[in-house]
Amino acid sequence: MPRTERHLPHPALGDPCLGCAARLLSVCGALADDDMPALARLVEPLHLQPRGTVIAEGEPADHLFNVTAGTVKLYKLLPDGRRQITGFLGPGDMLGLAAGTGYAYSAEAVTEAALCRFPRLRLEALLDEQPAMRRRLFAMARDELAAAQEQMLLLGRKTAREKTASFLLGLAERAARRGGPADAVEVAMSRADIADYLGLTTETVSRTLTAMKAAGLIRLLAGGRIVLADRAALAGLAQAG
Amino acid sequence: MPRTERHLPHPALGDPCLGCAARLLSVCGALADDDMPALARLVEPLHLQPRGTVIAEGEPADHLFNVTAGTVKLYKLLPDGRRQITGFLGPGDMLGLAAGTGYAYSAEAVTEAALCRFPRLRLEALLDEQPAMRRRLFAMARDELAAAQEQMLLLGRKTAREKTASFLLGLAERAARRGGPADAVEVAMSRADIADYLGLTTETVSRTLTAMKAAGLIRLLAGGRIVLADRAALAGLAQAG
DNA sequence: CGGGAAGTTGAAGAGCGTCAAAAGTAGTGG
DNA sequence: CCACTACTTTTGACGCTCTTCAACTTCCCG
Repeated sequence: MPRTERHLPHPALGDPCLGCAARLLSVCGALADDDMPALARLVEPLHLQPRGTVIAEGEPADHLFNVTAGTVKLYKLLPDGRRQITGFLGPGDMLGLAAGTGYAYSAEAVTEAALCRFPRLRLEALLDEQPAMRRRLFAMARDELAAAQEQMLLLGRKTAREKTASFLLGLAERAARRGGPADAVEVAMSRADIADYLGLTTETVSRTLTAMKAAGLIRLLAGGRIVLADRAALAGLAQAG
Repeated sequence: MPRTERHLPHPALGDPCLGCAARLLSVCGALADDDMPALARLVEPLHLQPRGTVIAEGEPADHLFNVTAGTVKLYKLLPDGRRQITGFLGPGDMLGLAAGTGYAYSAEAVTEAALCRFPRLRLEALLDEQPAMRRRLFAMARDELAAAQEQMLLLGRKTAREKTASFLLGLAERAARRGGPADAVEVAMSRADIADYLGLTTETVSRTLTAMKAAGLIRLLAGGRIVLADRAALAGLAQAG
């Protein structure tokens, strides 16, 4: 972990939410400045090291979380240990939505990460007073659902190369939406995480990336950075071969 | 199509929603009887034959739909025609939720089906007056999201046998929730639909079912009915080999 | 500089897909 | 009522993609 990331931005005492870097990306952006104190009273900041656990599948779903910094992965396990990562979350993303009695998945920090924790019941009460916030939360669930359906298409019907190309383009798109560079993506997760996200093995991910590098589509840099050298070709790969 | 199913229950003139068979299963159940007329004014009934199109991916998402009878499938396509079915809907299920600019998926009737169509904007207005309805809609989206994640686990990490066993058990569970028999499921969809739902081919689905039949786990009846002869064994298969 | 994890590369094999054909089922019209 | 046709499902043989198992290399972090 680089020394410069030691202190991540997360709610501080006093006026936690107003200065939150992730505020506008998240549900919190639906509230006016005047209403922020009501939100701030509910919030409990959480700071996790890599591999730190946020929630475990099946636990009582008493809280909702909002990622403010870093990357978090959501995953489900089979009894024999096979794992499917259902999503990677970044600043502004919510987790804990999909829940009946207990959480539908486990969540764990990929990088050092900061989150805000909301007691579900108290947040529900706030949502009843703040329709805009409920609408925003609903819209986020809607987007997550659309992303899940896209991922089902990937898992069920795409080849390893298509999956990998889609993954890289998805990473780049997310980074761009958060204001980062568009053609050099930061790959924070391990090959094993990528494999479990794409329904492949680490070996296949590695081989596929190597082949793409050999074909001049990407460049693999140190520190897990990947340059998308030929976006058009990758986009072609992502959908048809 | 059997003669007895010629006339499916769907909203008639006068008091369409009050007598709707799917009402309590759906968002509409969140409204009191007195508020039903407000809902009924928005509603437009839709009656589809098998293979009839409800929506097409990318179309402007102007409407929300509620299935009242029959089975509807949701799917996404790749340019070369590969298809992933993301879900099968029955009475009470909503569709048209996942939408940015346009619909995120296409939807088509599997059996003869009846739906209610709501203009999105006018329904949104009603939701603002009826918080209970918005909560219900949100809960439905939440459940759909949990189901999507379960399906990602299936698509990414389960074998053909596990997928097929999970599918049969899922069908039985749905049927039971709607009050049907628990161990003889009505399989309304074709092998091709099942394959596109499980990320397999029709041949593999057929072979797997045949093998299960040979192993005494299921019995294949006429008219697409399947008897789950050994539920415990199927449940074992569904999660671990 | 050293130890351990993460990543890459190689060889062999399995599971599922592809292609092809037969068997079963349903709808149509004489 | 039954033959004809078209589609769906099943069954078979073969091949390919991806997994599995294993060894080697690189990258961190102490």
